[in-house]
Amino acid sequence: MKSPRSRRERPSKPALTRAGIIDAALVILAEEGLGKVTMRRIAAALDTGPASLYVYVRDTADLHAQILDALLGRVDPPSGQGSWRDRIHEVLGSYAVVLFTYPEIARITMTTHPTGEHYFALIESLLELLSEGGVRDEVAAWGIDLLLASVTASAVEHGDAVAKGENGNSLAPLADAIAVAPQNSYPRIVGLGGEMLSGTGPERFRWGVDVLLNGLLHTTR
Amino acid sequence: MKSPRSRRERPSKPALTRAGIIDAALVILAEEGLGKVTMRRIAAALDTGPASLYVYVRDTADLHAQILDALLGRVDPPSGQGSWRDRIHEVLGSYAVVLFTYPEIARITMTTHPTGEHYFALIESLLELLSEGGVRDEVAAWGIDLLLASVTASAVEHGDAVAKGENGNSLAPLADAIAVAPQNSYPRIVGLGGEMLSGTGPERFRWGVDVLLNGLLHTTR
DNA sequence: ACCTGAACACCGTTCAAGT
DNA sequence: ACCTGAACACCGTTCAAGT
Repeated sequence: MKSPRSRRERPSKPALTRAGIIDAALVILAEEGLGKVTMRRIAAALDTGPASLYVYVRDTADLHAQILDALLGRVDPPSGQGSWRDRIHEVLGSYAVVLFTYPEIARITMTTHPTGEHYFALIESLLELLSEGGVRDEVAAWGIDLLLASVTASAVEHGDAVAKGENGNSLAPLADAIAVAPQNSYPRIVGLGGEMLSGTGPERFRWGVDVLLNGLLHTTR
Repeated sequence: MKSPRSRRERPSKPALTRAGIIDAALVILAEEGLGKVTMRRIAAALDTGPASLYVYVRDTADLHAQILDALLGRVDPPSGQGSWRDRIHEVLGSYAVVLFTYPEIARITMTTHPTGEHYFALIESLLELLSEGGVRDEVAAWGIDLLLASVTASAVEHGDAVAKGENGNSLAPLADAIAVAPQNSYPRIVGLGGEMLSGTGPERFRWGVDVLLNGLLHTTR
């Protein structure tokens, strides 16, 4: 039953490398959430002390940036099928899947501007597709930011619920508040309450992308 | 030189109330940033121990929500002058000032859906103005989210620089990365690099609102 | 009901010392 | 250069005891 491969029983200590650290971090992230992804926790998983990590990671912000970069590698490139708009939905959808799965990472994305290779590839694809769709260059240059921020915001807001299979209950506190809102002070909120809370996260996300694309097609600089 | 008003030398211990706690938190926030707004730090400012705060505050998330609510009280109502579009810019601009001043709070806004009175007033105004502008009700109901998320994202991304009077240098890391980006892999990014980094935070924010408004006028549900 | 001191179970980061 | 133990300076939160 024992592996005959090596004289060493088994390497209980995986080699301490940048990649190993990020791998360990990703496991903890997936299993216990970002709150548990601490230097001490990662070090413990790697059977060492927290000080050892500082050879490969400058500080917590750097750790987060590296985790983000690793996750961005899971975004699919566009397939080349369908209209430019379909392909934008495809690319942003793939980006959204990553962020919806790790909403806590989406939050980091807002602060830590990712600058890795995969992020560049994503932007390049989008610029290409917008140009194909007839969006002027200067408009696309600023529009990208809007598009990506919208995906991120959507993931931060609705991601938790989707990740937990909660069909969008993250809006529950808002729903409660709307139900309680005094009718005479906020007639429109009360009247549109149902509409405001309707739709699933992904549904609204997709619609939001269309609004943005239509806006870009109808706005100059 | 000494105040003759009261027998008590001076009330070195301000009364321990919910309002007092939030006030103390806001002072620390303004002077030292959100990172220093901790239970222990607030308690120290109020001359007591951290445990005492838990009568008024459930936990850190609740503390943040209460700080957010207090800041939302500083958003101006619309003046009633100008076109519906001008007034939307006015209301969102006022909201943006608060968030740009406290970008760390803007980050909280993404997670903690505010449900206070001032937030409702803001939404009610926006629904009214959109309706006046001819945006259909169901479109407005979902559009509000897009509009507010856009302001928040803008504040999170560009707020730090504006707050510190740094004329938009928060994009510096991206600029460096673009300069280093290999030309043959990312021709569009290199070509549009200057455009992508142009404009100040508020400029781009205002433009983004216009894109969104135009998109809402050209999208159905 | 409100307030407190003390404790529990954690953090990030640094640094001198080892290999 | 890499790795480590130990320490420093913090955290949030709970709880029994006081008023």
